[in-house]
Amino acid sequence: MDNGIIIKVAIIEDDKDIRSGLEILIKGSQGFRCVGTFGDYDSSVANIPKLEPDVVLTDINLPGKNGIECVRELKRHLRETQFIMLTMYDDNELVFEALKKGATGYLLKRTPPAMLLESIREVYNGGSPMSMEIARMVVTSFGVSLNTQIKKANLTERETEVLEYLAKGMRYKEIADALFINLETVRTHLRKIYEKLQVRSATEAVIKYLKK
Amino acid sequence: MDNGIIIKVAIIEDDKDIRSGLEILIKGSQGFRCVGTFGDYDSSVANIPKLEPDVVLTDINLPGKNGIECVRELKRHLRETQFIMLTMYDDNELVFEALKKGATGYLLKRTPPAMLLESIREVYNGGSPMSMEIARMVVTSFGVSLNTQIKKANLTERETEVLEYLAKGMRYKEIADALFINLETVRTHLRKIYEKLQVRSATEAVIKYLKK
DNA sequence: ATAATTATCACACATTCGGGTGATTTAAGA
DNA sequence: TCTTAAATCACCCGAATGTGTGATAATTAT
Repeated sequence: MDNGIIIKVAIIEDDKDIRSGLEILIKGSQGFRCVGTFGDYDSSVANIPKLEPDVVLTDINLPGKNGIECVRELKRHLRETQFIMLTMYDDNELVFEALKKGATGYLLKRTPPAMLLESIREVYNGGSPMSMEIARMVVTSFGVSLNTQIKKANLTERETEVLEYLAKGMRYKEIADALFINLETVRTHLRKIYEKLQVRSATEAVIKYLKK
Repeated sequence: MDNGIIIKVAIIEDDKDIRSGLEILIKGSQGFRCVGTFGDYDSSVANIPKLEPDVVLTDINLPGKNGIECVRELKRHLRETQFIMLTMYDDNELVFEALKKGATGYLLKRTPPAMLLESIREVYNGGSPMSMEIARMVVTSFGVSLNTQIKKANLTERETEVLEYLAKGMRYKEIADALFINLETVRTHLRKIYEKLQVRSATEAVIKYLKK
């Protein structure tokens, strides 16, 4: 298992005890390096981008902003980084929320240390570790949530319309003319669309759209 | 792990070799009993309900009706039974289809025997085992990697390469870094590409590319 | 009735993109 | 050998795009 690769891990967790517990676990384990620990939203978004971790473990309940917002913000700077959400309960809403924002792993806090480490490796290697209960939840509510939440990404009617035009290869100005609205309005819509789709360019958005 | 519980497993798999391989694996493992093996849709739906297996392993590609229909039919008689789909590839469409029809597990055939057994226990205990690749797919929803090589136009090898990266949503700078060449070179290639494809933007080029 | 969402537009700023023109090196063809 | 194609890099410039912040009216939800 030790092939020389060291996975850089950052931790976001407001509970001091749990945080240092995780830190000790990571630091004491072969193949991992803890590049930083943080207790709130602000310090996380301020420092983590510089650290360029491979994997970020983040509590879902942070004081003020929650961990989900944290993921969304960090995702924008760290395109390659994978995120594992840690939560006390298998709360339905939060799970989907987090998955939408770009978290790829989702574990309950009572996950045993060994499995946690395994999960970090897994997410690093392209997997999506989930606690048994979480996985079941995702799978069972598939028929419902795939269509409502993830697949359509919550785009409003107008936003969908704009995206459709974009996917025809039209420029912002052309879309504005086609819809008889101002260029600024188109830009505002696109801003929301990119946010919802977790992308940062027209190209990326169209790619996601075409692979519906 | 051996707590006296024996999990009854049924197998649906058209390939004779794989089928007997699975049968031998189940029969030779503590805590499992193979209650029947079948090679097609008809014999499965005719016999499996009587056997009342706890878990059914089923190939997704069966002659005639596919494994998904099989699951749907059996589900109607076996409300408590869990289904694990086996597939050769992590085909996007089939995965979603199967999960919607009621399969709770989804594994690639190259899953190691030990993990397969573990997955059967997991699904029996309320989990949803998924191969790493499958889980990631479900979570990201459409992060499908189309390895399509649609060399349509008279693009040179290098140009095609650049276009492929562009179709992954990368920026010019990112492409330059990926190919270890200068940003200006990327721009030069893109200029030629747009000219050959008769388009005026990255978005349009990607649209053409993705639509084979 | 009040809060949240949606659609609309504005201003500002930095970055990226699309195009024009031109140069060098290397490999393959005529 | 001379020619052409391919790949590389450079400089310039204006247009388009991405992102932050903020505002207003209309609609919908709670």
